Amino acid sequence: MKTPNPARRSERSRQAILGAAFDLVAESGYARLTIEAIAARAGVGKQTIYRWWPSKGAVFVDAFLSRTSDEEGNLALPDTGDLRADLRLVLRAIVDEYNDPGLDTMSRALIVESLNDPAINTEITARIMEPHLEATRERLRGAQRAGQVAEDADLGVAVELLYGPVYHRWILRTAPLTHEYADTVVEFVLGALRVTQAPR
Amino acid sequence: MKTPNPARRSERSRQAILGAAFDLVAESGYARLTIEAIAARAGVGKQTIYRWWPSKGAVFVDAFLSRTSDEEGNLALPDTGDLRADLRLVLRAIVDEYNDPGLDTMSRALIVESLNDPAINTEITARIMEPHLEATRERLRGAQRAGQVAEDADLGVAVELLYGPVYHRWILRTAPLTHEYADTVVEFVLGALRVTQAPR
Amino acid sequence: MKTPNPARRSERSRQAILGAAFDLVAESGYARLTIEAIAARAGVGKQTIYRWWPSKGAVFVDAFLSRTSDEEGNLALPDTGDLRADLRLVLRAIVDEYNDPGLDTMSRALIVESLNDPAINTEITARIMEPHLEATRERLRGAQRAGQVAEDADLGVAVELLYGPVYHRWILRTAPLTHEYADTVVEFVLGALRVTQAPR
Amino acid sequence: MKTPNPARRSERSRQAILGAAFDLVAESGYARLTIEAIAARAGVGKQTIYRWWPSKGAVFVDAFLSRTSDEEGNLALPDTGDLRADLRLVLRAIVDEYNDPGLDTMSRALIVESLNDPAINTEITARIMEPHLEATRERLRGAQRAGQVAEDADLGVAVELLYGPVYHRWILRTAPLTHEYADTVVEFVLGALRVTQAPR
DNA sequence: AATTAACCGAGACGGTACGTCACGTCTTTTA
DNA sequence: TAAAAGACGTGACGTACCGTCTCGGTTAATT
Repeated sequence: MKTPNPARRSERSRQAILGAAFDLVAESGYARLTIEAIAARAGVGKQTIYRWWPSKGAVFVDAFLSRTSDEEGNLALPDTGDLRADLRLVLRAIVDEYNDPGLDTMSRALIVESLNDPAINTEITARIMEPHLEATRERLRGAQRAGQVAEDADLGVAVELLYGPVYHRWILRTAPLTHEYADTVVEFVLGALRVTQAPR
Repeated sequence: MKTPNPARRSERSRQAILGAAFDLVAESGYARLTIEAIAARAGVGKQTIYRWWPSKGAVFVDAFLSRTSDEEGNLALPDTGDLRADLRLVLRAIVDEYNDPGLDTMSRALIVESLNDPAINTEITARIMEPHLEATRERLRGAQRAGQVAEDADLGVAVELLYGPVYHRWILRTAPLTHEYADTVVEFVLGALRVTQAPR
Repeated sequence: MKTPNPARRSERSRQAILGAAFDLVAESGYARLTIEAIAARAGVGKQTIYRWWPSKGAVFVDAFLSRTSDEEGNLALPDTGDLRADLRLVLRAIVDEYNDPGLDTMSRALIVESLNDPAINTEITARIMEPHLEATRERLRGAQRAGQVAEDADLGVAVELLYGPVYHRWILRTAPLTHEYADTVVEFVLGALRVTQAPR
Repeated sequence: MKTPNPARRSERSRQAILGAAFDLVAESGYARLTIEAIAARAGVGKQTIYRWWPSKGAVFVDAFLSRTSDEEGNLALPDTGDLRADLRLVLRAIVDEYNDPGLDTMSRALIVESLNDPAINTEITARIMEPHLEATRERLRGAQRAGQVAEDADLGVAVELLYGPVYHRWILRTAPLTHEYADTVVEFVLGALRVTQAPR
């Protein structure tokens, strides 16, 4: 097993592969994605894919990231000073994303790969979820500094309190994801953050 | 397309198939589960599987349920009158389940199938998740009647506030799932439930 | 590795595979023959070929035999009493076969496979060459009984003396294979066998 | 299409390639010989092979010749005056060569390439077989001049009568190649040539 | 009790995709 | 500017499973 030399890598092929993978998932869903189809669509040999990616899932994660990373330059949450308004805004936006059929399909595919492959799980968490969570934590930190949030509140858990319910409902489809729902979650979270002490 | 007659179904084969499916997932993971392997292990013709189940995922869901349904007769949460203690108990139990390698593997497999196949999603939600959520909702309703929880609190969302964060952390593996973490979430939820008013 | 059950074998597929293999060699030569092409042309899954034949060469040998075995019912050489005439006839016929482009291609392919694969060599020798050599030996035995051939002549070597030169020239293409050449070889062989009759 | 300049050719690479090709065939047989393996073993770029040889077979023929040409400076047959003895000597030597596993493998590989590729067939015939046949023809010519062989005997065919049977038996493996067999063939040939000397 | 329909095990079949190998071409870097 | 190194598009390999389709051979339930 040789390790290929990245300096000699064909950028043209890389782009074509990522583009083909992304488009194929958009058209037929992730379950029907095959390496052969990616190679055919990209006009590329299968070996070129196997040379640079360890699995189909890894290709797709890369494809997803290269398509979405452009816009996500600024992950920072708005800080209008009104925490309630800012959180509503971001949670409603997330609800909208999950309600977009295209993004919904992609995101579910990402979760599936993440569940099947620890390496991909690590990458997705690090490159997609963590930055997002950190941006939200940062916003809460600001509110904490402004005295709007209890000083001893664990903000790492707080962001999960915010996103977890939406995530849970999205994956399990237990009920529709609406703006109203987002607002309700925000109210609960705001209530939780005003708690100043935890026994024991 | 014939519809087979359930009366003539071989119970022996049904058991063998479910057992084989369960064991194979336990041994090699859900991703490596194949119909052929189930049939071979169960000493059964492939057609017998295709006759009674629409997909590999459906077999596995059945297998999972038939193995776990024994114990789950009593889903009701304890009601000691101490809501904090009761919620901690149940959330710590869930954390323990997710930390059990066997159950972890099975549960992730269930989620994967659920994400890939709407029919299975419906079944899993209805047969596994909903009963559990409802039991928790029932416990909160009791607390609400006892005046420990704000009267206007949306308990459907409240249970998601409780389980969502754990679920989020479990799937994404953003951080370890500990009893301490469970307790922290419970504190937040208790704080949220004491909020008596929601603006707008 | 399971051994398949010949009773369940599809005769239709077998025929289609042999036909496709034969036609493909006739069209493009043996070097360009592939299992994939045979499967595609025969409308058959590749596995069906791998299930019943150990190699591409084995398929081709079978194909060749099933196409030629019809005519070869009577391998016996003519016995007009005139050994010279009979041997000329058979050696000229062989020269004609080697000069037929189709048969030439097929026969060279057979030799190549025979050289590469001992199992195929055994089969070709036993099923194609030996019967032919034996028929010729039988004719010489008759002549020996009739006193036209020296009593102590080793007829097994004699038939090689007859066919070997033609074979040598055919494979190495050292010179053209003509009827005249065949006749010359026959004369030498008759001389070697101490046959005293005058030529022409 | 550039024609490379032979003056700039690397002698070191040429030697390494021929050596690698020869050794690889000796180790694993001709069927498993690949250009990639030759290049790797020789520490040479694949292009260097493609630049100077038209095919894998051509490399091997060159490799074979460069390994064997050293010894074959003198192809001339012995001429002791005793034709029987001289022919026995040369035919027994050939039988010995075919019975040597290494030479057997190489020679079969040569025949395979010769059958597959007319260009190689021409080269092998001209550079290996023809010189040998001509040397034998020359010996027979001497015998003819000495009155030991019929004046009108076609010596071109006569040498095929000598080598053809051995060749036939070697390729088809119809029976073992022994010295006794060689002697028997010689006797037949001497008979065919009307040589009158008594055997032994 | 004999008949008959179904389910059953077994596994061959036409397919699709896998991941690998080697081909012959092409490009970059080194000497 | 040939040579080494090796990435590339291509195509075939042999394997794993898919879901469908016969085959006998048990079972039931019906005659």
